Amino acid sequence: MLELFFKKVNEKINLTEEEQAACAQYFISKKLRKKQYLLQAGDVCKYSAFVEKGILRSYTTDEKGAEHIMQFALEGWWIADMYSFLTGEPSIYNIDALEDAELLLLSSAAQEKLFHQIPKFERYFRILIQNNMIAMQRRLIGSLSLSAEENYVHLINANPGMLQLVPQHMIASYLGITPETLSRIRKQLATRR
Amino acid sequence: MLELFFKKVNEKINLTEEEQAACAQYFISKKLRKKQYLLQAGDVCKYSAFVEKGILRSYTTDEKGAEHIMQFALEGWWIADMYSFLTGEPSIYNIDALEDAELLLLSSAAQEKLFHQIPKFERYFRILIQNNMIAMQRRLIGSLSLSAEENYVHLINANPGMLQLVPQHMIASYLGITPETLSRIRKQLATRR
DNA sequence: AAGCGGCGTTGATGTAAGTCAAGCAAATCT
DNA sequence: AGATTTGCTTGACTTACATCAACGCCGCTT
Repeated sequence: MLELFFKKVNEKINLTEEEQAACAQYFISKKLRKKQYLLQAGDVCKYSAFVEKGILRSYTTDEKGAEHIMQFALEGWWIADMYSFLTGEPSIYNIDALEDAELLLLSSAAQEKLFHQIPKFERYFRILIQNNMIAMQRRLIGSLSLSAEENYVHLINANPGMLQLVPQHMIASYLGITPETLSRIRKQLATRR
Repeated sequence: MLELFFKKVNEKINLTEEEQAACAQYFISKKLRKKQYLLQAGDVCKYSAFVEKGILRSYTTDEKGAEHIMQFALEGWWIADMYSFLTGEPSIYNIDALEDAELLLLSSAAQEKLFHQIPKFERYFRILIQNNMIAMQRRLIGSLSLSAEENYVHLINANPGMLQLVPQHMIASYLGITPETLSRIRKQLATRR
């Protein structure tokens, strides 16, 4: 159940066998069906979720009903509304599954205990947050200064695989463009070689 | 020297007199002339800076020579490249002063000692980082989904005062639009009342 | 005081991306 | 299997913003 989790964690910090064994109690495993919500806007984000299998996304819906995807979480990634999770305020994001998924959930109480028992995990989560911050900064600068095509190419280069796993109109939403525009960009790129 | 600093800190956590007195040793005060760099791209960001007086900005310069402003720091705000600061990697950002400024600098070594002596500061900085994250998320969603005019209005509403303090072309750069477009937007808004 | 450079404005024109509408193929439901 | 929905594409047209160029206004310098 936690194979992928330990693989990813051990890329950043090194856990002993005992530490690994001690981890397990803190996580709740959960399966999600396609289109099922993990979090709905207005609710409090009670868990950080590690994706063992499947794909999730977080997004907001604006007044005009348009969805804006904040984040995808492929296998081996974390997803949550960190703000709501840490403060207990209601979230403005929805999180749902693009396909059937298996998750490991960590509540904030469990997280604190985990930090206390295995302090290395503080480091692990700090690294995750840092990486998240720089990714968001890059994305912001991209959206302010690059063309839709450039942003698309960067996304796909940084993340091949995604293209097969995520429907195209969601990639468009993530990039902040319409599905039509993305379709035309892809046509351009295809013929231009 | 640290009046504004304590005022801001005490909005989030409550320091006793003794704690305040103990703080002082960890900070280095520094004055910056208008246009002077606190950090140049390629260097490591050795300090987080609290702005006692003046205004700073962080920005990148792209291949075409255009500047993209990541953050402004008005009086009472913090500025740094958190990533470079925490990892020791060279920064991609420049940080400089828009006008003569007075800063309190905190090195990462000093920060650790401060956390150790007054653990409340961990909380304080965690709150800062959280607020920074949600601000960045909002800005990203804005830039993906709103018009230039809407983004401008939100910025000014969230931050009156800024308009008087920051040159208009830098606000344009922050919003990811040209100075000409911002000028036209402002004209629109002015005549439309 | 004269000269200069930076900043904001305005106009004319260009272009990337949005909108609306239609059509088709594949997936999903009954 | 037939019906319905969902996702992707394509075309015609519109729109928001960029680009280029010119001009006036201050605040510097000397």
